[in-house]
Amino acid sequence: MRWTQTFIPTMKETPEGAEIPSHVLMLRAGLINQVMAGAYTYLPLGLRSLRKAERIVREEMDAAGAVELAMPAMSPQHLWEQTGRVAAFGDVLVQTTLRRKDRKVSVVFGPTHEEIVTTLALHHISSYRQLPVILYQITQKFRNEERPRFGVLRTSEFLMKDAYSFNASLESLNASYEAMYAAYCRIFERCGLTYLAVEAESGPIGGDASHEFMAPADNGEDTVLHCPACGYAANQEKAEIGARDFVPPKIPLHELRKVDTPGASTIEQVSNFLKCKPEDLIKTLIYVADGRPIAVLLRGQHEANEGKIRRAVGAGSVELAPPEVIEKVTGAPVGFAGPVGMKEKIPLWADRDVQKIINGVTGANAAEAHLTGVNLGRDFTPDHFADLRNALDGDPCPRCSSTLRLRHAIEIGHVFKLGTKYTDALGAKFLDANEKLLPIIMGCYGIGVNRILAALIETSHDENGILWPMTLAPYEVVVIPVKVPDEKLMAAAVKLHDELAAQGVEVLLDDRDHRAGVKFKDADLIGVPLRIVVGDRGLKEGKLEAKWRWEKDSKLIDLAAAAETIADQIRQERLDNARFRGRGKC
RNA sequence: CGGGGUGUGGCGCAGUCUGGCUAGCGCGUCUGGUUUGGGACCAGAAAGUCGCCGGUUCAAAUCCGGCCACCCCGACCA
Repeated sequence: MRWTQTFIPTMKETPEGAEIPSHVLMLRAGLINQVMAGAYTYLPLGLRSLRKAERIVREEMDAAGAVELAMPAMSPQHLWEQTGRVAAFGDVLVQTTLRRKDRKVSVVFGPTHEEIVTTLALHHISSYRQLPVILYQITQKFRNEERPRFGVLRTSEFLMKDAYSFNASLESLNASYEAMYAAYCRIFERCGLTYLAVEAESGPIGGDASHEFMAPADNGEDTVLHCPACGYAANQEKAEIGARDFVPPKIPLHELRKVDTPGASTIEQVSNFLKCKPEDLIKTLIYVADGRPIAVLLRGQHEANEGKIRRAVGAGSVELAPPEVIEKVTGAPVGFAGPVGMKEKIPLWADRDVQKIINGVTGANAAEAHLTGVNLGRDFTPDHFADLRNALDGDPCPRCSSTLRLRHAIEIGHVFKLGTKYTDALGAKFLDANEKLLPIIMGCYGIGVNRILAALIETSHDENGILWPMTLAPYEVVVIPVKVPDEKLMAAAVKLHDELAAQGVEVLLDDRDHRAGVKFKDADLIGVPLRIVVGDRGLKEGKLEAKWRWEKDSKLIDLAAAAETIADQIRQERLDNARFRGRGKC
């Protein structure tokens, strides 16, 4: 392809509003163009990379035994009502009404396709002999994100690979899950991404029923905890905290005192007012668990983890209590709850770290007042201790004796054992070998294809532009004739281009009549892995100059065998991204 | 949905507080010339309803009111 024939609108300056590297570079390199908040046109270069990611996903899905189909973006709203997901998605669901003569049809633009694929199973799967089967598609999904942001990372329309397994037994589900998990590892590997498979909230099945594939990146919206020593990794919702050994220091216990704290109700206000540290405060949160109030005690600097609370309490639902419940239970306005002298006797659940607080500070269950010198055992005794808070950087690993590291990450994939949620709701059953009618067991497996590109750029760029791995690069080689008006030089460049193309190499010929510097800058910006410079200096000696985007120095190659040499190197790099992976280490 | 910010040729910005000549600058684009290995130089040119609507005024990019769009932080995220 000649540069002058295609459409690559690069920009020297960063458009207003783009902040994170992937967004800035995708715009500057002419990969995408914004249409509105959360909607982008993929320009020729961006589309080429997107298609490459898509192709890798497709190849690995096929290799893992999944079969491709294509479901429509539009589906009838009643399907989504049957599964309760019109309410569950709320405003995120894109809905519209179609007029068809005198009728009106309510339709949903699919944010995902469980309802549709399960209905398909309902129609066509009735016997265990048809199972297992894994169906997948790679299609546009629609979600009305309340706040689209970070360029292509969070948009209202995006390309997603969604796969669904239909299984007759849990063992079969586990096998499908393992197959998808392994395929995901190969996909992200081939895309040149560094990733973690982290444990995530597992829903109805429990156990190891859900993993998120995360690309660690400073600008990621998700938070994961990772133990470099043993490899334990989980998202912050799920991450357990290991044993916290604690020897109580031998310091004298203060007397319990009630002090006025006018206007101070938050942790920050109270610790400022009383000149103590947040970790000395016993944060007391009133939750309603399955309709009953409970108190959750945490150290001041910690955040409650509602999932952990729900599991510890064994409740179906847990939410922060409304003000009137808090006032009724504590006898005080919101902000002054404490475990000592609460008006009503409700279960006290304490996070394990509360045991470390000596001479603590807590709400007095009275307006504008706190207690100081509060001590566990003497002044209050929790009914239960449990792990109730979000894990933090430096917390003990739950699997080994090391400590957890907190990292931000971009979620690029998710595998999930769904169970029978949708087959129950829609009545998709099969007859097993014993002639018993059972709901089909499902798994679902998603990959955000656009996010593969964003995550790659986010973690693979330098001050000049993108560093693509060969497997995702929009073009594999860029040939730059240094002087376009020089006919001999140009002829050599065209010949190389044609020979490379004939060998199946994706080659871009920068035939623009610009100064060399301009073309070098653009080549770096769009990140083509291999750059071949055709210049008069080298040409005199029958040489071309080859430079890998991520390496510092260029090498001379013989003009005579150039196409062969380059094609061989490209083919090798396509296989394993080995040079790319070694970037920066030479 | 709460808080903050921005809107001026294709892109990045100045001008707005303190109303007043023909609305500037850099990049890009076009023409001619000189150049040609890391975003060249000279000369010239095209390109703007100053986000939209209304108001105040002799006069509005500038002041007032309303609306819209975009961005950032937070909340939310099957």
